[in-house]
Amino acid sequence: MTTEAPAGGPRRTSGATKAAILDAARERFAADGYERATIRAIARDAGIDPSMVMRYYGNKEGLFAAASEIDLRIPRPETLPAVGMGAALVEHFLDRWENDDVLTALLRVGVTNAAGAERVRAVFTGQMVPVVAGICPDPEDAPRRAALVSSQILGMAIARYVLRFPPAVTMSREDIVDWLGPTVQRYLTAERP
Amino acid sequence: MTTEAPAGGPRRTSGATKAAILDAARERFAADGYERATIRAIARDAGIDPSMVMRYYGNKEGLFAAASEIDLRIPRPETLPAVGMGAALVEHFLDRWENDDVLTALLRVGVTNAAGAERVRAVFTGQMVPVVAGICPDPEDAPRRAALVSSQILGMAIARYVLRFPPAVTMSREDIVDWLGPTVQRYLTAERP
DNA sequence: CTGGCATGTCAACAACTGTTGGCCTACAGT
DNA sequence: ACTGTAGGCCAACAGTTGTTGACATGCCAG
Repeated sequence: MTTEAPAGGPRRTSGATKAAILDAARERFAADGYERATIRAIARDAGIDPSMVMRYYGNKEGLFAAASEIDLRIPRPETLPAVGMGAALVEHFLDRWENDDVLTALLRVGVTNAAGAERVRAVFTGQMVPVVAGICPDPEDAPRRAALVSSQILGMAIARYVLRFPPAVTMSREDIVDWLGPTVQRYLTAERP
Repeated sequence: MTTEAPAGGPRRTSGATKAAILDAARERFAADGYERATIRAIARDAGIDPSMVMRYYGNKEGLFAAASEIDLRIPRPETLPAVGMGAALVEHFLDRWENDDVLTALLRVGVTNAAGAERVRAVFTGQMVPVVAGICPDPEDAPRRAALVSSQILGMAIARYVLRFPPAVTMSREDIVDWLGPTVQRYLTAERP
């Protein structure tokens, strides 16, 4: 997709090319993982020469860092239905996962690559923990609760979108929400068992 | 580890070498994932020439197939405490994950490699589903329940052993069992929500 | 003693990778 | 018209990878 060039730029504005590279990179990283997503393939998808990738992002690691910037967009606790927060969160993440390649890309790379794992941890600490801290009754326990919630959500994402267990793929959104919702709700708010 | 050679073999029995290769391969696949685990490194670990790997396993895919043969050793339902099956299962998998590199290897490769994913699905279908079918009240729903159970167990394994979320690593075995046990129990036996 | 087979090494191939530097070319400002 | 510069391409490098075939060597059977 070459975006429209507002009259008067050079052949293409550098920003447009950088964006095209990022798009292609996200798709490739999501589909192939870090090692098999080659710079050459990404450049081909973006319709430019591999050396341009280096010009704009320095090296492959830099490209991945840029391509894996991610915002989970977890809704603020106040906007969630008090009683069905678990279900609402599950629903949110199903949406997120189905509409954004970056989540799968980050997960794939996080599992294979040490730097990728560090990045996933940063997202977890920076975005998941704070939200859980705003929900759970004992904020000092938020990290543990966040880890539990994440384990269930990550697990379902892997089963459904990465490993593609047939029953997990076939299951309807509603079924998943109905089954996982209570689990997440319990991890968020239940007394320590 | 060169195993003892019963008097009268050639320099080394082929079985011993094959086993040494498998050990090294499991370790490397677990540590590095499929792409970065090179045949050369595996051969070096096993103390032999890379070409021997090809001789015995044909190619890298064949080596991985052999190295990722896995038995989850899920206990038969009859031997489980009727009331705490969920907790017992969680405990079993924690043990399994901590004592066998192959699980991590299979998971890592399953997430990056299409053939690896197929293999994980086979293990799931062949070993998880039957056990769940022997436990849950409605056997025709076993695949779905098995997927749910797997999602939670896989998710915790990834958070704790692969991504190493600090809270998931710090958590004690007992805490994990206490939190996940009821979840798994519900996935196994609860009425459909 | 001699042959044959199993176990193993060595060196090389062809493909592919990330990365680099030099060159081209169209546009904007003068 | 001229030139500087930003956007882009080309060709090549150096390293690594999976994989292959030719060759060495120890052991047992005859």
